Amino acid sequence: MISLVIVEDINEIRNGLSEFFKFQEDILLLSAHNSIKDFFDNFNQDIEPDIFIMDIGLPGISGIAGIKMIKEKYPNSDFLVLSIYESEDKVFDALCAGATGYLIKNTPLEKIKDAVVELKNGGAPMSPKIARKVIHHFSPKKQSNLNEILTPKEKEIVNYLVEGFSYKQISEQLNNSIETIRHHIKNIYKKLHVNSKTEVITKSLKGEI
Amino acid sequence: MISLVIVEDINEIRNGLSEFFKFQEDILLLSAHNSIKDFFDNFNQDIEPDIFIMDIGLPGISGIAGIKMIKEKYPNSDFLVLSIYESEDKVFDALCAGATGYLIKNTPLEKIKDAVVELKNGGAPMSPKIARKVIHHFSPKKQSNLNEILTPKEKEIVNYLVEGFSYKQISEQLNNSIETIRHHIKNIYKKLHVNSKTEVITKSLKGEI
DNA sequence: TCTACAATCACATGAATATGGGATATAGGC
DNA sequence: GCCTATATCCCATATTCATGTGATTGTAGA
Repeated sequence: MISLVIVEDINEIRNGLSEFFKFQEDILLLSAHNSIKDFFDNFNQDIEPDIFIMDIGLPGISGIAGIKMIKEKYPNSDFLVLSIYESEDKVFDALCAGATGYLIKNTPLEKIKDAVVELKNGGAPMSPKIARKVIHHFSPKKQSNLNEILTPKEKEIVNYLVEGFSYKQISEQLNNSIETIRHHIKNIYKKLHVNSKTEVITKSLKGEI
Repeated sequence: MISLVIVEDINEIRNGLSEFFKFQEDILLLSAHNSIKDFFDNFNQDIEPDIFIMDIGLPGISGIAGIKMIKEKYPNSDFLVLSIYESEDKVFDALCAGATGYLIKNTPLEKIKDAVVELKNGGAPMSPKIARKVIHHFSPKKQSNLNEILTPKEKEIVNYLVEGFSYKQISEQLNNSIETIRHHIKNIYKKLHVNSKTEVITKSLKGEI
């Protein structure tokens, strides 16, 4: 029996979900709310809900902030986002807030039910387009031509910079003069169009090199 | 009609997949191979396959390296990994190599077929456990206690450092003396047990702050 | 032979960073 | 009142970084 809370501001959708889920025999619908505030004001039950179906675009406190707030009170609850938003920004905001599922709002009720069950069973249900955006986060970057213009030596030095080595330390590692290191670093800055170690490091850690 | 290539070293599985897919009427099975080398030696068709079903643990060239190599020749092909490996390392290696789907090897044939279709339609099919590991990559980190020991001012200064601001520039932004900025940075280093700007920046970009 | 690139090294200079010492003010707790 | 924490500011010094200038050697290709 999966205990479920719904937070959705559009009446038709919230009522449609409520009517549907209160007749599912493996689901216990605890309550439905039109805002995060309404949830905190009116949810008085002494159990930690298994799953929240959560909209993002809520009045007052957003669904993103709401996930964070609710998760502080109920750290074991899972959040299935049901949203019109398909943009990578929103998707990642929700995931970074702690959501473990994300469906687009036109998903049929039966499939939402399937997602709730999958979520409870340890999966991470996502609409196909959403899954694709999530995967895209890991795909090889196109701008790795930056990496192609650096010589092997220059790449090695970038790696040492990222690890926090000073010029002197790098020179000791590579058995070169510190002047050589400076020379290489100058070339790296020129090729990458940057002017500081920090810029090289952030580019590297962001996967742009 | 989805054009499909299978690369799988275990005979029973490869033959099972082949027998199954050659009778699917919306799938055109182009060929099946037991290694990446076999694919490159024996795939002579003049079309770019839509989808590869790819094992990771192949003899000789691994499936991961194979994805990269094949993707250079066929940049538009999609890769559905079918693997016994469930570890985050392997999953992310595959995704970073360019895979856009990942199923565990005990997935029933019908569901593999569904995944192929979903992949062709722009989704990113994943076994539930795999999706969960992928999502987990985005979840809030537990070690943010480092972030809790910094004062709001110190966090603000960390953000400026990450953005590449010099002490002088930060002092101008905050309307403080540069001495104030140095003082705060000294405290930040002490709290984070580091000795350089680089260490602060890498900790921040790695999500440890 | 010439050019381009990569790698090595040097010198000089100014700016930026890191660290040690110090001071004052405010707020809260004991 | 004392202590701690936070924030502001100062001084001094040494180290590191960034940039400009210059040089040499080796390799590859036209």
